[in-house]
Amino acid sequence: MLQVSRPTISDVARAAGVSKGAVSFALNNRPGVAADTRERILAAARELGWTPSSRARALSVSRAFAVGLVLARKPETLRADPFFPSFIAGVEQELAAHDYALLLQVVADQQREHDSYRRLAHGGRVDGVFVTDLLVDDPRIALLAEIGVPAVVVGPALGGGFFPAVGVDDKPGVAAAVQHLIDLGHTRIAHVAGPAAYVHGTSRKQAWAETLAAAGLPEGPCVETDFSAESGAAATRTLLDLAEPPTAVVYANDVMAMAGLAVAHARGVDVPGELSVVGYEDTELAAHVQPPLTSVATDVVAWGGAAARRLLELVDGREATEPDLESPRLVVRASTGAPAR
Amino acid sequence: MLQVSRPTISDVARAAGVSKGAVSFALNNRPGVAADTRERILAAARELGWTPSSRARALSVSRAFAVGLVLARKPETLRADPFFPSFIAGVEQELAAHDYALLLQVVADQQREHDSYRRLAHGGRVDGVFVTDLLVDDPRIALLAEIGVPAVVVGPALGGGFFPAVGVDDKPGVAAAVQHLIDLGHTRIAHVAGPAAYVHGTSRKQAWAETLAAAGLPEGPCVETDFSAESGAAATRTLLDLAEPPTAVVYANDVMAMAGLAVAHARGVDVPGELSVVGYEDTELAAHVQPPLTSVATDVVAWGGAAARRLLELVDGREATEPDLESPRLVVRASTGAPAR
DNA sequence: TTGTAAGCGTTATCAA
DNA sequence: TTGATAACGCTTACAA
Repeated sequence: MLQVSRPTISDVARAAGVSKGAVSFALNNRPGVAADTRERILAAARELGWTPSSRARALSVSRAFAVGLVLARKPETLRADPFFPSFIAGVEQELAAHDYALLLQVVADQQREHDSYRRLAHGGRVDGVFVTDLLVDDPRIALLAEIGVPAVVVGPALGGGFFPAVGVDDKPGVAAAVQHLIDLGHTRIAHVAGPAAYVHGTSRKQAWAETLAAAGLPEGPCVETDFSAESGAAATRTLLDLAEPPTAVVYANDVMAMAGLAVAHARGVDVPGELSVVGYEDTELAAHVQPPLTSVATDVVAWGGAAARRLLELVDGREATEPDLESPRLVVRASTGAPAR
Repeated sequence: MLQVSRPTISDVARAAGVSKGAVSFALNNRPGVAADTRERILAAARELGWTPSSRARALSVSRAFAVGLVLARKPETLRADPFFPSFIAGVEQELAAHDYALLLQVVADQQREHDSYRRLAHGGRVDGVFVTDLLVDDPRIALLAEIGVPAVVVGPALGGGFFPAVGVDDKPGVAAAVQHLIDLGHTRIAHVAGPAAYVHGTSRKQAWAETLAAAGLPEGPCVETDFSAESGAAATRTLLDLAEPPTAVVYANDVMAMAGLAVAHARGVDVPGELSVVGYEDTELAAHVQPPLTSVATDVVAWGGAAARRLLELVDGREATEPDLESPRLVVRASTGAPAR
């Protein structure tokens, strides 16, 4: 593993018979260096196998060329969530194009999350951060504003935020799901909701309630969960145990919907004959369970790309370009059907 | 967002009436600075809200204080894989304790992956890297050796590697699964394997074959897949269509096993009555499908921690401490039972 | 125990 | 169009 000391810009300058400044200019192809000199410099660089040191560059221009993503999740709940891998893939695509890197931190609780943001931004390791899993009245906003680090909230713009928000609004997707069930003839439509502390947890619930109200239907039963399969199964049992159980359930994610499917199956409740089931996320498995799961699909990769683009714009002080993210769309499969009469 | 310029070490030094060197020594609490002076310095730092610039530190000590993880996966296959979120959570725990950061890159293909490694290491953005999804005769090993960057292979030590390998061997888990089926009385045990190009794909297959051989049973049918639910479903159809279909199938991951469960269900094949099904990974959903899935569980978080520890040791030139990772264990649930006679 | 000064490898300023 | 030279903010010999 013989650490050969890498060539520096001075070595290249010497080899090309020019000054360091000239090398820097040639590399970042900026005007002020003759074409043939530039060529000679680049050749020397290639020859020596020189790559500029990002550390030196970072210090010199006071930039980290990296942005941060802090996930405050327990490993168990993180691994069941297909959102982040896709989101990160989208983020990376955009960052790579600008030679930016993604610094990822996974922390156990909110206290550590705050410490993480503080260390990252304050120590100058990142030029900006993403804020995901936005809470209702999220304390991180004030924290980041105080630190003075550019940030982008990953979620729908709900108006009046201190930081720009980039993301897909859940509401149309949930609304489409509920409307689909209404169109099929359902009148008792339940919701298995995510944690009310999260903005997306509550917004999905709201969309469900509003769509029912708009159709003049009574608000069906709603059970709050923690997004886990376990809690989805429990919620399903609770609903099926009601004196008047729902004929359809809209779940806040696919994992819970699949667990619900299994509960129904175990109890001999036919899906969709006796119970229609809708998920959210359209995970890969959704199309491959029995019956295939109707779900709401979002282009999370594009979302990640848009969020990263906005963050880089913010860091660079550039104007915001309008992200064009398509609305979530309902993917209808066999888990939904007309209610039995 | 008023970027207030942060205080520097000189500001602190001035405020405390000492030299920059003294501040540095006090901060990294090293001997050679009187207790009361140290106290005064730290107080001044606190007062000014000073945090050392990691950029300057990185340049000064020629270290990035970060390690890299490059994932060459398509977003679709990445999001279905619960391994990485858990692994990263484990890695992070260890890194955070040493004030190291994780640089994550997600790239689309192998070419870009190589470029990524090169840029990361050569530009000095990271002090070491993880190599995951090891291929049979993986070209990255030579690449990283040439670059001269410390690396840790994430996977079982298969002997004679250039870089240390840290990870859990799949074999005992698969062997336990096959043995479990043999004990139940199965004699036609199939395998739905992962891609043969991957080391873990082939090693799971080998374990299956060897366990059958050891029991004096014929090698059942084996179908190679790409780890996706889609391919798992297709493989299951292929197996069930055989003139003499297997009575049990060991899948290389849970997602495929669950898709297999659905195929069986759709065809009216009773599980476990007519077909026993075993997954690998023990995802959260495994316990909540119908019937609950027998699967092989690994402590991936601990694995991530061990890999990170080894990488930091390598970076620091410290001796390797022996990681104690527990072997994968078979979690028996209702998807496996005695074969019909 | 403390202060001084020389790096680390870039970019940026300013004469030439 | 070029080439010195000074930052950038820290660590670390080396002197005092």
